[in-house]
Amino acid sequence: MNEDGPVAAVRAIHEVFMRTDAAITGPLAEMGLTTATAQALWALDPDDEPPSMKTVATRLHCNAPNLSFVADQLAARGLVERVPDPRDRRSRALVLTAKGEQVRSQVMRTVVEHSPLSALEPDDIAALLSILDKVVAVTPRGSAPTS
Amino acid sequence: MNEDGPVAAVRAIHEVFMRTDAAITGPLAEMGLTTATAQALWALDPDDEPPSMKTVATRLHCNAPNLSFVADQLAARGLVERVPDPRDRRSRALVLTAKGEQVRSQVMRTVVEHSPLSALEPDDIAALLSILDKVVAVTPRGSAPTS
DNA sequence: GGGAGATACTTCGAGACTCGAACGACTGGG
DNA sequence: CCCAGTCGTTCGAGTCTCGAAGTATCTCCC
Repeated sequence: MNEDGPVAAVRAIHEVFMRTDAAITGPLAEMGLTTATAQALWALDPDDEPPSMKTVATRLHCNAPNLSFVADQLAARGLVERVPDPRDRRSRALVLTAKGEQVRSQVMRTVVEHSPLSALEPDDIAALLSILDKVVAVTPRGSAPTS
Repeated sequence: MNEDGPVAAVRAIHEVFMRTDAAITGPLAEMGLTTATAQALWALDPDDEPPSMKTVATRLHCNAPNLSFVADQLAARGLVERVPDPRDRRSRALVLTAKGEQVRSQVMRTVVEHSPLSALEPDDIAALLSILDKVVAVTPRGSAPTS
């Protein structure tokens, strides 16, 4: 290899992400979603406690106004609802609707299907995952859904 | 693991990318660059033949008008020059200036430094790279610089 | 040679995403 | 009660991205 390892690794991650993004833009548009809305939808795990806006914003590495904007679009499509938190009435939890839950799993299916990662063997997927988990473990952020 | 392998892998790639992006936005801004301009700069390998606009657009998975826009900004900062191709006068090659070459290596250094991947051991970097190379090899796109 | 069609790039206008600043609502501690 | 801090929203601006249209040039085939 004629390249610095870390540099190549950063580049490779970037490339895989860009390819995935390019490949899913079309299919997502057919469901009335964009990359931003799909990301937010993905971040809402129906099996977990509905997270507050702030929690989701942290997960998505974006700020509060941005998440408000994205949540508006999801709500307008009937995919999420803002539920006031009785424990803290400043806070609102983002809850998936039935339709939202269904669209979310459709999104995950579509994204995985179009991702170049799906060309890998299960062994490679497992190895990849084990390495990336180390990375994510080091700098914990608003921990994200796992399913 | 309570999660489908490919789903988790796609998510992990996404998470690493988002963290990297969030971490480098500040440092890049200090150099007068944005994510978009830094990506374009990264895609120009000074050791290779200067690529045409179209070639770079393909590398970046964006379209011609977008690259025109980004190239304008790089040119305005004195980092690249548009050099007419004598073989095809429709085409213009993007050539790094001396300053551009210097800023490019500074960008790569900064990005790697701030990437969560830099927390990995060299062995893990190598393993990661070997897996991701398989992915990229399957669906070749405008092949990118390697250094 | 000459014309038709394709290609490379640019410009223009619109849309989507992101952010900082400012605001109202609420909480918790003095 | 008061005050500082937090959560969410709205507003305005900036950036990125794209499709449509236009110009210049190339290629191919008659």
